[in-house]
Amino acid sequence: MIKLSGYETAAHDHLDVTFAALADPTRRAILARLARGEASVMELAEPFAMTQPAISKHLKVLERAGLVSRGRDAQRRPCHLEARPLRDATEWLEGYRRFWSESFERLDGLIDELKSMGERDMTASDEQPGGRP
Amino acid sequence: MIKLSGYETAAHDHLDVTFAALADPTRRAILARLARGEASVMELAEPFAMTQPAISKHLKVLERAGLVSRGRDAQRRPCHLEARPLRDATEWLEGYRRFWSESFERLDGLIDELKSMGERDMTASDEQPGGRP
DNA sequence: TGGTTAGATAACTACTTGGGAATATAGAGG
DNA sequence: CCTCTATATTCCCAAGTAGTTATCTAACCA
Repeated sequence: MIKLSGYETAAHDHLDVTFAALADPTRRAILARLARGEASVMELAEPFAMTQPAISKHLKVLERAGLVSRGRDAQRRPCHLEARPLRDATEWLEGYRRFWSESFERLDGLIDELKSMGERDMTASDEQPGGRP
Repeated sequence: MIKLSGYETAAHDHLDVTFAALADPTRRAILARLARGEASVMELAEPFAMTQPAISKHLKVLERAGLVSRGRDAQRRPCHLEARPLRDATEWLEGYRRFWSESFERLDGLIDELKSMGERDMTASDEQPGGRP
């Protein structure tokens, strides 16, 4: 039997870098902050007991993962959230939904689930995106 | 201002280890295999150009992340998928759905989205869970 | 008992990562 | 020009990771 070396599908070969970027609490908090709108590096660094270069490094990781893009405003390099990789990651995870949701097969069950999803408490925690912009 | 050291919420403090576990293609492939049912370490190792100890290590990572649990069948230690952390990760990501889904606010849009989700092509790739059990 | 099979553990290497300190660059505004 | 501010880069270190080979343990089987 042929041993697999490249068993990644083209559709998902950036999941590595996406999930790796999401595996750090500082970076998830940065994303949560950016969900409330653009922010400069200084603004992003402010809540953390961490030096600015450390934040810059986290931003580079997020940038490589395509999760943030950056503009230019004089000396500032404002960051903003790019959700596309999050969508891809979510889609990958959705493939496993049936393993925790017994009603997955029933469409009305799905609809109920989605309704409650739409209603669910979005109260901001440091790890969750903030209120609607 | 108080610098945050523990900015993780209790609800999500295992996201670190979950996302880290998902950041490796071998481990995602193992999960996809386990989505089709229990498997022994040997069975899991077979498709990979990798030694058995390497697979054992990946399994330990997945086990620490709570993504697999293991039973005992004579010498075999069958693994099976534990989806709970996947659910938590998905829920965290769903908090960002509005950033890629313009129709997020409209419930009927959500329902449409979910319908197509239920119907969508689940053709097995190495990175996706297999067919319905 | 001994042998075989499944799996875990250990020891090692090469590479990456998250952090800090110090320094460098870039642009704004005297 | 010089200086201040925002950000990036470089160098260093400790720790973690992904893989290897070799060895150990545990359970079955003859």
